[in-house]
Amino acid sequence: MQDLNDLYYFVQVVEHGGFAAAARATGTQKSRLSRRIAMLEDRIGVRLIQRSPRRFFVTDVGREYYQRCVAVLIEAEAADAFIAQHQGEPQGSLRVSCPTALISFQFGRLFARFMTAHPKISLQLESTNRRVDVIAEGFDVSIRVRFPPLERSELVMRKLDDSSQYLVARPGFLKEPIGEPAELAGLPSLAWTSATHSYEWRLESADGEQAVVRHEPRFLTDDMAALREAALDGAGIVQLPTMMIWKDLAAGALVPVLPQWRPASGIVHAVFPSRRGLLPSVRTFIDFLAQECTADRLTVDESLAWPARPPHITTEGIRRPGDPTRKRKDAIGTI
Amino acid sequence: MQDLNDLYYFVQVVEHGGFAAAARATGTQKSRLSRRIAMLEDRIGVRLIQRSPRRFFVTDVGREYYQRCVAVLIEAEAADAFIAQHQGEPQGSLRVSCPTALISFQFGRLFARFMTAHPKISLQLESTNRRVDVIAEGFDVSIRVRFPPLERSELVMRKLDDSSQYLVARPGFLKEPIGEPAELAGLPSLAWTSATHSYEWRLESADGEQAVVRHEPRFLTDDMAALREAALDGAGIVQLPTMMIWKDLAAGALVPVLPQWRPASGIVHAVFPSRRGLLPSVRTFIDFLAQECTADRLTVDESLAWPARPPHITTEGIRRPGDPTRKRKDAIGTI
DNA sequence: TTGCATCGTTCTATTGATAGGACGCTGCGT
DNA sequence: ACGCAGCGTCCTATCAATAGAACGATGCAA
Repeated sequence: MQDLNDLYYFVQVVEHGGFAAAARATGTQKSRLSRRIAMLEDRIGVRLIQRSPRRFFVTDVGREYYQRCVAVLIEAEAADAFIAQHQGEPQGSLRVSCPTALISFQFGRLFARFMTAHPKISLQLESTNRRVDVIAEGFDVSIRVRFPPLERSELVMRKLDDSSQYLVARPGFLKEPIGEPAELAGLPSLAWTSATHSYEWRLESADGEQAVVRHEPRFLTDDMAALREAALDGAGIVQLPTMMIWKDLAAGALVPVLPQWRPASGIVHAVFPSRRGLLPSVRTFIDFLAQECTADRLTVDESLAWPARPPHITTEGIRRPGDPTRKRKDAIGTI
Repeated sequence: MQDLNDLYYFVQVVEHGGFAAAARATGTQKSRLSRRIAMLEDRIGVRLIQRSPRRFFVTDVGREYYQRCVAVLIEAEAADAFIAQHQGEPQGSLRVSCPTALISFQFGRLFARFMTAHPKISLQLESTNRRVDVIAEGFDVSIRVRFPPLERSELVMRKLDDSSQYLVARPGFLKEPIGEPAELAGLPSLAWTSATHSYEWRLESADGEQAVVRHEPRFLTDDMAALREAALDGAGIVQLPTMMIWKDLAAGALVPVLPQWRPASGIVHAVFPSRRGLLPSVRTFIDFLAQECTADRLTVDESLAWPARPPHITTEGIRRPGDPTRKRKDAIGTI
């Protein structure tokens, strides 16, 4: 059988008016183009292109053959377009896990919008704060928040959002404003239950300085809404995600403690078993979440009149050797 | 870029209902088909065929994709058909050289028939006995007769005919029949002017014996028709091509001298600059000549009631090391 | 129930295509 | 007239695809 790819090469060479230009345009070696066109001409027994160094023109036969080869490529593109369109209208059922708090203040609305936008997809959502076993438990996607450095994983990961954070309390809770992290010591605090039972705030200043403050929370829970309620009632100082409390901040119901220092951000990401043969519904879901998170972040940033995080402080600032973020970027770069 | 050949493989597998059947039908290894379809599915992210040993069915997406791939192949076949049609009706002008004698007794009629069969082709024929420089003088084809071993050439060669020969004289010229080559010595002879000015008959017997007889022609010319006329007039013994004198032999106007011995045959061949990018008109012309020569030879063989040459005596019998016939055969094997 | 023929997939030694550089040629600018 | 940049082609070490065999799975006949 003939090599259909030769038709593609031929079209590229003709359209670019030469082997060198076609090679540059397509990222293909010109020796390959030269050889493949020569082989095509040998096989069909016709000179398609008259050429020598510096001279290049397509024969009459070559011109007509080119038109037919273009028709081949148009049909091939139509086949690709069909696949792309097919993938563009995904359907089926998705099993997703998501931390409870993220559902309530950020992703719940996104899931609802997704289902409105994609009537043919069903969603089975497990609201959980535990680290699910994606493969063994049969999840298509698991949404997680982790603070860098992220641990290695066999799963593929797609970053959805930065989880910028605020250290806040009710107005008036502090008898006097404080200006240094060290002044936080001994103040009442509230926190998310930690498996390690050790609690600290990791803070960064606007000019890149970092500080770590240990504290002993007077209120521990794995219910983030309860933490927010307690803070609103003046029970203490707590670190909470921007997305959860941006309206409270805008309304003045909560105020930042140590405004010149910010807690390190987490990374909200989706993990799934494999990129290969990813169902269109899963792909669409993840793309949708990434897109909506970006849009929501812009809304919040405009409302708070400053970036969700100081621009010069990024997750890269705390990257360590063996940091899986580089691998992750490689892994999802082609999605 | 994607591999367009995968579309072909996919269509073949679908149309044959399996990899093994498609492999048999197309002469392609099933491992290749298996791998290429798997790669295609990976690349487009869609399962096209659900299969396991003994179970095979095309998915809905696969069925629709198949339709589009068929469209691609239809266009590719249309491109091929265009080329074939283009080649099927050759046109243009041919410049050909041919020895004068060959024109008169063999090829003149063939050229006329060719032009009748191909109204769109013009022929520019140079009747010449000199060895033309095909490339420098701009010939498309040069027709030649040479006796083995043929010398090497940069030109591509296509054998057209064996030029079997007869050693003949007018009936009654010989007072007594002769039976051995040695008896030819001293008899009057006629010959084609040789550049080397040395004349010999190289003869072969029915049982493969070979003999060389030197002679001093009393008539030398480069006009083969004149040689024939002189022989018909009883001027002497001459070696002439079968095609030239087969009617004289059939009519008894000329008789073979030494019927048990035959001169070695020459090879009528066409030479042309290159096989690559051979114009359809040139290809058609050469094919036509080869075909007509074969047909004419059969006619002559039947008329003379014996083969133009004894079947066991061939040019291979006098092949020498470095003989270009082997290379020539390799060179033209794919035309 | 079992054995067997044939399926699709995988593996690896072999084969063929390719990348990248070298080369000769050509047209253009000086 | 000459030098040079860039062309298309060719060469070869390297890389990737393939042929062919082996393997496990499956359906059917005995």
